[in-house]
Amino acid sequence: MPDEIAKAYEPQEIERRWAQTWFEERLYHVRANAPGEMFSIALPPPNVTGSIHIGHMLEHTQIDIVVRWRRMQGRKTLWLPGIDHAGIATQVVVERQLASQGLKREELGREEFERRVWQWKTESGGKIKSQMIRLGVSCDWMRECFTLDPPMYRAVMEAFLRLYREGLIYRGRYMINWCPRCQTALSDLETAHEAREGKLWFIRYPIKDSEEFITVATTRPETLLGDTAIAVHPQDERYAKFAGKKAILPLLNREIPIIFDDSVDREFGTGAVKITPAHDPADFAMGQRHKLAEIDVMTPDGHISAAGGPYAGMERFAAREKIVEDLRAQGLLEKTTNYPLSVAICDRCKTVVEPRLSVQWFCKMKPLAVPAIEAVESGILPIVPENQKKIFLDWLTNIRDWCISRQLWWGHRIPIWHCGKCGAMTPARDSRIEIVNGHAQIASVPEKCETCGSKELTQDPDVLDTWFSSGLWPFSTLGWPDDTEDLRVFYPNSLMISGYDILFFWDARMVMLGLHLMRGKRIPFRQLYVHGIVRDPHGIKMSKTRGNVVDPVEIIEKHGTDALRFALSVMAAPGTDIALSEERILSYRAFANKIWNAARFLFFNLEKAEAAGFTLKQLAAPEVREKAPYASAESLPHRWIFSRLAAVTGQINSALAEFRFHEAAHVIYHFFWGDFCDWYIEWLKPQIASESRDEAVAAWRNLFAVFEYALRLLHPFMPFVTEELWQRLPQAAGAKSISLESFPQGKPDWRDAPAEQQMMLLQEIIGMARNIRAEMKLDPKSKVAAELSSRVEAVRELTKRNLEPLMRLARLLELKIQSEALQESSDTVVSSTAQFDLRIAAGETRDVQAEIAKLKKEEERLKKDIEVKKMRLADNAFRERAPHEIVRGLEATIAERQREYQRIVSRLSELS
RNA sequence: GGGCGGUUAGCUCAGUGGUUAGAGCAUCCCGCUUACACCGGGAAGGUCGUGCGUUCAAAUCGCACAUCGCCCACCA
Repeated sequence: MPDEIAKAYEPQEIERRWAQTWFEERLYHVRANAPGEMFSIALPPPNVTGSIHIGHMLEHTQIDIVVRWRRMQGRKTLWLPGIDHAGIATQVVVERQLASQGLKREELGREEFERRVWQWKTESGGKIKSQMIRLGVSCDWMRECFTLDPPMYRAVMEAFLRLYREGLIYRGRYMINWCPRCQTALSDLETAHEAREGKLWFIRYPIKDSEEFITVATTRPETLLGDTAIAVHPQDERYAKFAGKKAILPLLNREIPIIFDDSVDREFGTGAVKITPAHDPADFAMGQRHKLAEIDVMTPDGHISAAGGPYAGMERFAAREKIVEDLRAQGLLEKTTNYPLSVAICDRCKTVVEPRLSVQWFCKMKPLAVPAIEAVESGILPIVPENQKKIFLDWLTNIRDWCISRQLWWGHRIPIWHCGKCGAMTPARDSRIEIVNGHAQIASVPEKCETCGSKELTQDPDVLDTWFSSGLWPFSTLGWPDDTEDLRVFYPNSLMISGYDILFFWDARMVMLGLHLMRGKRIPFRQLYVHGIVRDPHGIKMSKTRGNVVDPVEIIEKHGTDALRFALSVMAAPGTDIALSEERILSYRAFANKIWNAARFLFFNLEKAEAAGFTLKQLAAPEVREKAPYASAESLPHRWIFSRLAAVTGQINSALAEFRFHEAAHVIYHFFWGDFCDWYIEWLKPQIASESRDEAVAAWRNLFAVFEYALRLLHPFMPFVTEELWQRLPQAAGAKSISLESFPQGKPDWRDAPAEQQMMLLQEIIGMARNIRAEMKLDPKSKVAAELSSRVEAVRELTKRNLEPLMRLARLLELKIQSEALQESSDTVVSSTAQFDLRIAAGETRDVQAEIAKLKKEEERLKKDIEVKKMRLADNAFRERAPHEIVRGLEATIAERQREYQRIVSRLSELS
């Protein structure tokens, strides 16, 4: 097996192979009746139209880390994957495709259009799934869901019908956001606001039977066509004289009343406002109060309607220009000023949204929001990070009813029938569905009108907002409304991980709908972790128009999934966005390579060991690793590495429990690269080739044990390279994958504070020697003589016992150990700490001037430092109020600094 | 208008009361020491946005300001 281990880690082939294996062997399928404590999480379903982008990658990485970690901890772990039908997005894609053939959906008819969308879904909708498989996400593909599949369609029908019967879903004529391009209603959330430079037009409305005008200010002059009043504040004496008067609507010459309403802001514009109840939410409310007519002057596609008289048929913005022009021509345009606007635009297509009066379906939110607020406030549903909690609660507290109907054909059709005779509505009898042309459709169509008995029924043409079905995701995917075993076992989900960008769209609605619909009013998940978004290397949001999007698939092909995953995790501090750069990914690709090469070292040298009569099994079989650590004659490095291992394991486990992915990744990175590779392996190099069989065997066994243990710690972060290497180690019969092995818990009895302290001291000595060598520019090839002096016997003993590694790693010719202080001379350099002095023969090469400069700088720094600290110590308040150990610590530090200072002063005097 | 977050090394970011503030990359010097040049060794680099306060002690807590960004919002 060591035969063909490549020199550099090449992830592509290896990743493809393992991704395929994990998928094909259904490694992450879990049965509800399996034993053990469960852990469940649902994948936020990506849009069927999408392909993997970097945001998915971050989310999937974080979920996969948690899921692999929990699974390795022995939990019965379910990660349930699925795809969202993405109403508007998908419909737009197919409509575009049709348009390229010169077709419109209206020409095809609803049934044929739906067939075409399904066809598109079958052909192109699988992309994201295959990409996810390639990324190695460890979800249970046997349970994959699609929001329009029969079981989920039924869940949506059931939820709708229940809420409808309870009166929480209602139909009515209200002001909604209308996208003239998508030609559908949108919820408030689906509109974004964009700051734009707009204008304020001051328009004169002549007063009937008078020479006077009343001037109003507006940002949307075209809505003038639908004006049915002018409003002023009742206490505004400027306009009191117009009481009972009528104004003449310019251009159309319609008489409209002048009304008085408290809601008018006297300070704004002229203090008089034109009222267009059919095209503005505030005006609509005022229209209701004053029983004003509602004149809809716009067509669904954003043109002026017949009600617009001479302007009928004009595009809305062209009409605006024409109207302004005509007003100016008639002398009715008093003035125009610049005015910054916040324009509502369609989240999906960026078209300016029209507020429009229209009959739509709504869901009452207040009653649903109250329990959700309680769940979060009481801590039953913790939200991490904490600051998202306030945002979540604020939104729920100020929630408004949700417009859930969409004038689309792709989605869950509203199960309500309208009577052609009496106009009453009749719901489907129940949520049962049937399969027509291979797809779900409501089955229990009502036979006659509930109200008048007429059989003249037609189903409501609208479909539901995609987010309505997504809101049921945590239970619709588990078989609800049936009382399935899956639902009993895996609901509530243990956790939800999603981005803050869909906190309201999705998370809040899942919480509300889960609490309302599930038996026992149970929350959909026990914990909500909200992650940030991935930005470009300069922290700027990625967008296609900016051209700064990175394609994760490209990165993966270039540097490997593990490298990208690790970069994302090490940067994923809770509550922060990520500025991702290729350099950063490269450095974690280097980390994967480092892991690979550590393995290469073990396997490569094992060949030599095998020649000496060892076998891999003797040294690295699971039952051998199990018994580690193995002590040897000089056991310090072993005691140390296992102590570090225990510490690091504890840190990783607690960091992961709190979603501090960056901390966990950081810890394992430095353990592996620093402790294991730079120190442990280097330290043991002579031992593994030792003449002493016992010493060699112990070293080998510990090396393999630590290595395999580290692979398991690393596996959630870097699943591929760890799987590949783990498979090359001897494993128990039937062991299939590292991902099914146990995650280390950390053995408290491995902790060994003295070993860590001693090792730290030795590292310090080596570091100091290396420092002197480098500073003095000593030839790296030549070894030099050194002396170490310490008044502490334990230090002298320690160095004596570890003479070989000390001399080797510091490249010393010899190391004399003594207790008397060391003097500096013209051809030596001394450096010291509180515990020891180290003198190295620097020979001719030393640069005395540079050394003096450096010492002076150091002297200055110490002098200042000691001064500050002494003052601090002299402060009575400090001595009295600070904890004892802080005071004592400060005293010790001052003493130490003073010794260092003395040393430097005397060295300076020696040198000059 | 309301709310939230950032401002720490050249860049991108961690750190969130305690003694000499960290990482990755970039920079400089030295090294192809037979696991790894995707490497090894060393170094340099920061008055932690500004001001005031709380505290024995502040990058860390509070207030104000500056500045950048995000979210929410029916200011015509």
